[in-house]
Amino acid sequence: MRFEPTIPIYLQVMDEIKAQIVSGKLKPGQQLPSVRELAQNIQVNPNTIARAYQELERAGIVFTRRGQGTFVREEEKIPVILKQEKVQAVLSSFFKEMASLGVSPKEALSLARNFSAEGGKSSGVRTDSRKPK
Amino acid sequence: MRFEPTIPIYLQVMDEIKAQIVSGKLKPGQQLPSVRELAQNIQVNPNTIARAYQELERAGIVFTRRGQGTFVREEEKIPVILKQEKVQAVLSSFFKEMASLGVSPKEALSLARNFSAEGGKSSGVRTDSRKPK
DNA sequence: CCCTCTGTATTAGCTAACTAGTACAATAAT
DNA sequence: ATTATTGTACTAGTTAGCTAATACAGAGGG
Repeated sequence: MRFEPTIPIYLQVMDEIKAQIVSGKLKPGQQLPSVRELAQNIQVNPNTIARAYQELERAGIVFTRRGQGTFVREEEKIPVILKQEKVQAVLSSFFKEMASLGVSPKEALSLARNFSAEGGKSSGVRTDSRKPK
Repeated sequence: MRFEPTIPIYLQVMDEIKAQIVSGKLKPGQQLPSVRELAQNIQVNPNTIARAYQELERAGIVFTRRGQGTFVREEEKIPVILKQEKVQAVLSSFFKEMASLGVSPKEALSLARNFSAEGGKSSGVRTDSRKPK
């Protein structure tokens, strides 16, 4: 596992595990590698992995039993939880980017309504549809 | 001016000034209060205001002349078209990302209304949920 | 019990971000 | 030139967040 130096390791670990759950490499009920094992694998302190597992538990994605291990939760709620999380992130960044352009949330909503009503036409202005930032 | 203790002061100052520009309290070409004056008003260090002004300049919202002051940029000099393009890009990418999560435009709008009504607090990325001592 | 697996708590050190104190530098009016 | 205004540079101290080193604690098999 290679790390982006600007992003906290425990967050990257979380993302990796989420990705494995979504892709099916980690199935509901399955045990995650122990904090020490995974820590050894990626050459990092066990506490950093523990932190990632704790946050994942807090997010409702895994559960932990002391002395036994950490496991992916059984419920199919998990995809829902993950989806909601991403949706929230998209919403947050949308309003944040709009705000950075001097557009108030109210205006942003109005623009979004127009945009969606017009089927995404860009009112004559050439649009660069690449993902910003 | 009251400050949210969890948000850097210079960011709150920036937001306040943007709001004043949008509302017309600060007009194009008009001079902003000096760093010392505003610092005195809100009981904060001049450098903190300077930081806010620098970031606003970097964002193309104001310009600064040393020894003279900081001013709101004239409308003609503000890259309005570029701003429009960016707004369109943000809108487009918003709906595209939502679609990739299986969220229809209609649902996206509804979620956005909700999100903005609730203040969008779930954007907190810096989370430390560990128990304090 | 003893050993070894699991997660957890405690503590410390490092770094980046923010803010303040102070001194410097440019502009313009006198 | 002097003076009063403006923004800026430099330095230091505080804080929050991340990671590591180490020791503690629960579960289960010999």
